[in-house]
Amino acid sequence: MNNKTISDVIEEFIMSSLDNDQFIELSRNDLAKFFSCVPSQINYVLNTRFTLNRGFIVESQRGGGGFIKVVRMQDNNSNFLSNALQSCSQPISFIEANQLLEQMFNRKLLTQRELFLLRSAISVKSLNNPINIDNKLRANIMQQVIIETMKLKDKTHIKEEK
Amino acid sequence: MNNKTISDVIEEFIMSSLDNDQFIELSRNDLAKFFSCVPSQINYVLNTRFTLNRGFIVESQRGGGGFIKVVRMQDNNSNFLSNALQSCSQPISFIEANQLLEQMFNRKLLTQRELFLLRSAISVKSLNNPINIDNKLRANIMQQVIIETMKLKDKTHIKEEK
DNA sequence: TTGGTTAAAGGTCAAAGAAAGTCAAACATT
DNA sequence: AATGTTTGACTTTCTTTGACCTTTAACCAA
Repeated sequence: MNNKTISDVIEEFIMSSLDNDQFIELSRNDLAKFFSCVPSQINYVLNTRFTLNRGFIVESQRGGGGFIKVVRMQDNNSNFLSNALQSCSQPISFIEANQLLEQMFNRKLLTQRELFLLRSAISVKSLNNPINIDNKLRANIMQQVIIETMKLKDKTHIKEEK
Repeated sequence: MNNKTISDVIEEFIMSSLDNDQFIELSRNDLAKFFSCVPSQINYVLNTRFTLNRGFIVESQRGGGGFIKVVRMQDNNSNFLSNALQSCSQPISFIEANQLLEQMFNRKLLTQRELFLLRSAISVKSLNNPINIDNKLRANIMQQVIIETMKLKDKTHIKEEK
C-alpha cells in the first residue's frame, strides 16, 4: 500500500520491535514523541491493531515508570479454534470476523488464498441484503467468491494436489 | 470519436496509467482536482467503464489514507467465471452453487481445501437463518467455516508459502 | 514509618479532519 | 423520449488531535 498513515507506520514499528520476542515494553510518551504525534494516537493504534482478535494482549501501568506492554499470544490451535467458535455463537461484525480469519492465517490454519476467499464470502457486500431470502443471499456470497477468485488467479498459483 | 466527454478523458487516463501494470492505486480527490471535476465523477467513470464485465475490479478504502485501487483481471477462465457470475445475479440454490464450486475446482480455480471451505460457507446450515441480520448470519457462516477448518486440520496439510 | 502530596505516566472520549460512497437532480445527446 | 453525463448535497468510514481523567511511583514531612 502506497500512502501509509502514521498509524500504519506505528503499527509496523511495534510489529517489528516485537519481531521474535514474545512481548515488548514501550513508553507511550516516548513513542509519541518519536513519531511526532499525540500520545493518544498510540492508544488508537493499539486499540485498532493490537487487539485480542489479532492475537495480542496489551497491558499497561500508569504513574512514574509507567509502560505499555504488548504481548503476542501463543496458545495451541485447537484452543484457539474453540474460542473462535465460541465467539461466533453471537452476532459478529465483518471487522471482527475478518480479524478471526487473519489470525487463522497467521496460525497457518488457512492459506492466504483461503483467507481472501473466505473474507469475500463474509464481506459486507456479500451480506447486506435487504431481502431475507437464503438463496438470494447465497447468490450474493457466490458473486463475491467468484470476484475474489478472479483476483486470486493473478496473484498466487495453486499447487497441484497429489 | 471527436468530442470526448470528461469521463472519456478520465477513462483514458486511468487506462494508460494502468498500462503494463496489473493494478494502480489512485486518490479520488487528487484525480478530481487534476481533471477539475467533482470527486463523484471519478465514481461515475469507475462504475461505467471499469466494470467487472470489462475485466476490472475496483477496491477502495475510506478515511485518512484512503485510496481507490483498480485491478485488471487476466483473461483465461474469465469466460467461465463471468458466466458463473452472471448466473449468480439471480437466486441460486445450494445444489447449484455447489455445482459451480465443483466446476471451479475441476478447472483448478480452487483447491480441494478451498472447495470444502467455501461449500461450508454457503451450506444450508450456514444460511437457513430466520432473521435477516447481517451479523447473525455472518456469525453462522463463520461457525461453519471454523468447524470445517477443524476437520481439514487432520486431513490435508497446508503447504508452506514462500 | 506513615501518610499525604505531587508529578509522571497512561486512559478516555468526543470533535475535527480526511477520504471515499450514494443518490438524485440537472444537463446533454441521440 | 430515452439514455448517458455532470454536479453537488449528504453519508459513511477511518484517522488525528486535544482536553480532561485516573492511577501510581516517588518524594517529603511529621
